[in-house]
Amino acid sequence: MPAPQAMRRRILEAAVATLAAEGVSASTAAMAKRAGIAQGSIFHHFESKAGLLNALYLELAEEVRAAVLADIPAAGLREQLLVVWGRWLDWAAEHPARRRSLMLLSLSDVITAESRAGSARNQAAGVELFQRAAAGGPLDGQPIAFLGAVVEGVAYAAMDAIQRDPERAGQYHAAGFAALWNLLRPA
Amino acid sequence: MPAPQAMRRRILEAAVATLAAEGVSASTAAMAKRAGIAQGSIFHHFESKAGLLNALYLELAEEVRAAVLADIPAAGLREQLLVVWGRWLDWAAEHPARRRSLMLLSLSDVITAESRAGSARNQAAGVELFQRAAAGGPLDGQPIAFLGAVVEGVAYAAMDAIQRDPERAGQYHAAGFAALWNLLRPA
Amino acid sequence: MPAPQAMRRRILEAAVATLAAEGVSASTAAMAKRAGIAQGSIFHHFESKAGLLNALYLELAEEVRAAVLADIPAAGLREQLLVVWGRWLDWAAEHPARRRSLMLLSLSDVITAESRAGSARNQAAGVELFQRAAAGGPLDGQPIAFLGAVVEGVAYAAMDAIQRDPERAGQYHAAGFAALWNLLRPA
Amino acid sequence: MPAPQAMRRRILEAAVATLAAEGVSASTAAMAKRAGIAQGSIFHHFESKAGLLNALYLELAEEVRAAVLADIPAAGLREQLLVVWGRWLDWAAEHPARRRSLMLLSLSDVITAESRAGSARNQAAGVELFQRAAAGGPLDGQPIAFLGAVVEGVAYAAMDAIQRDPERAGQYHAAGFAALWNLLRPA
DNA sequence: CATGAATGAGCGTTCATTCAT
DNA sequence: GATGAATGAACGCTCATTCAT
Repeated sequence: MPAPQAMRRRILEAAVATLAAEGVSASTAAMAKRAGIAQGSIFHHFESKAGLLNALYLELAEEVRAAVLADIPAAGLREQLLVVWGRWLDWAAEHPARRRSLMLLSLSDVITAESRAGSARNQAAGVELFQRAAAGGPLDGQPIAFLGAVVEGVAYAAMDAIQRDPERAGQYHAAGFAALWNLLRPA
Repeated sequence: MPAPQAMRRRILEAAVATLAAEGVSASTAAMAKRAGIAQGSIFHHFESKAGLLNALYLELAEEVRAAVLADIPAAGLREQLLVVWGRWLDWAAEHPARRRSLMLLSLSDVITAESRAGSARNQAAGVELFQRAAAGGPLDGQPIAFLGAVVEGVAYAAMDAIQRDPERAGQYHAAGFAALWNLLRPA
Repeated sequence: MPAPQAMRRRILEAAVATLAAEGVSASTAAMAKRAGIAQGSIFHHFESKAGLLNALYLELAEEVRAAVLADIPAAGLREQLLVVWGRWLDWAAEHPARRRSLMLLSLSDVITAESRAGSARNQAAGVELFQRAAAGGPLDGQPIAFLGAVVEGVAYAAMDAIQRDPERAGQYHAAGFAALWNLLRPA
Repeated sequence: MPAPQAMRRRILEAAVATLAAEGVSASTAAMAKRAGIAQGSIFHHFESKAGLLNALYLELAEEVRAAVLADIPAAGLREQLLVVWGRWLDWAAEHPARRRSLMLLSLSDVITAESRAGSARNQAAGVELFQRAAAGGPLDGQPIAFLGAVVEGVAYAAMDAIQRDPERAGQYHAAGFAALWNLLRPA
């Protein structure tokens, strides 16, 4: 019973690496090879390629949530957001292949509406923090999906900048957060 | 040769529709079918699928630029940005398939570095406007690529919101712009 | 009326060059391009690709015959054969593309039995010379086709050697002829 | 994996038959059909069509060598050559499709220089026999490639004659050998 | 006649999935 | 379970040939 889960993990890790390297069109054979198993064995653990990719999408989304939202210290709202911001950028910087896979998957049409909804539910707690920060600002009262997308847009811009130019990571981290805070707060 | 350009256009339009409907992995056969021509005929007008997609990418990028940046009225910076913002969201709302295609293409690795550079050059005038608006704000002095990505992130969030919920288009338009202006300006 | 023949010639010359460069699978489009005409124009001068290749085969075969067998001086048999041998090797050395095309065509199955028969008839006079030389030797009385093939085999070996190593052309010329003469004569 | 080699063999046999029947441009689909397998299955056993054809070329070349050069009896040079000559003609007569395939392949440009070199190395022992027989004759001291080509040319002429007119096989066999021996020996 | 765009069958190759071992 | 050979539909692309201009 421990083995099946371990095999599943190995396949998912291999899938991350393969996706990051070759895009969503990476073959299941390439994933199997990277996992060190036979081509056909993947299908003992996942119903289909689509099933595997959806499972991976959910795992990665949950991983981000855990990395970013676990044990947020009791503190002022700005300090809490700063913690979240920092963890988010750090996760992206430390796991570029995972970030790339997650992004490729979220843009691919193999990810079902159900998977997307699950992922969104997952991140609700995080968005809610930003929602509180938006009180009185221009996005006060806007739907969560909109607010979340705005925040995500700014965060992805910072992640891309850091990945492109890691030596100025601190500068992008600080400027990005200042911009985001500005964006949320009343003028 | 009554209209070699007309056939090219028909293929590109069919490609937009097919990409929007089926993703980047849409087959050239599907595009040909939608264009009402034989499969092989595509290759009289484009060297390869990659060539077709790059041409489409450049056309769409130029189309956005023309729609958004043409004849910006002499006015205060805020009014100019508001014009740009409005035209951008309008283009997206009016051409959802084109927007989706452009996004899918820009995330795909068939688009060459050269195409991307051409597109970036194209949009330089627009980004420069935002750069001027950022003076004194948290993104003052940041690289153009970072600033552009932040602005794009906010704009895409607004476009998605409007597409999801067109009845509140005005609200997303106004709140998005206020947030963007806040983000750029000094606290 | 002069023009049609000129165009035909141009196409055949282009076909030779294209065949030599790209093999029998060379496209008619490539030949048309090399001839400086439109793809479709080839089919105003030749019924089909197969028709073109058969015509080329016959032209080349006739060209060899003319180059090798025209005006053979009255002389002893050995001297006559030496003239033929020399002209044959010279033609091959001077027209490698034509030789290669002729060989490719003769091995291809687009050349009909009729074309082959025509070419064989053409060369009968030449083979007859060798037949006379074979009198009393081991091939005396053998069918013309067999005798011709043997002679051809020796000649092609010499041509290949000269093409591979042109500096020793004289040596291959002389040794090849001596071997051929030995082969034909009584022990 | 009951017999991975068996499938490989079946494909190679089907390739021989298909090549002999349709020429080098025979499709892999036709080979698969003749082998009774799916089109795609060929590519589990061979990397590509070119890989398959090169493998076939090497197998056939080795097969000829084994059939012709194995266990040559200790005897006078003439008797040894006669054994080789006989085995060579017999192999060709018994395996016309294999001979035709080998010839088509050797003239095709899908066969790599490496394959050709391997095949040449393979046959060195045979050519060396003819080289010894050439001592004192017109081809004494000529490069192996030239000598080999001459011998091959005479042999192929005999094979063709036998194939065309099997009833006189003995006559072509004897006359061909006499001619070859004459060719090699001093006048 | 010349043109070259259009055709559509066919090519070599890939790949998710199945299944006998 | 694990294996990997087998499948066959699909893919991007080529090409001889046709035909409206």
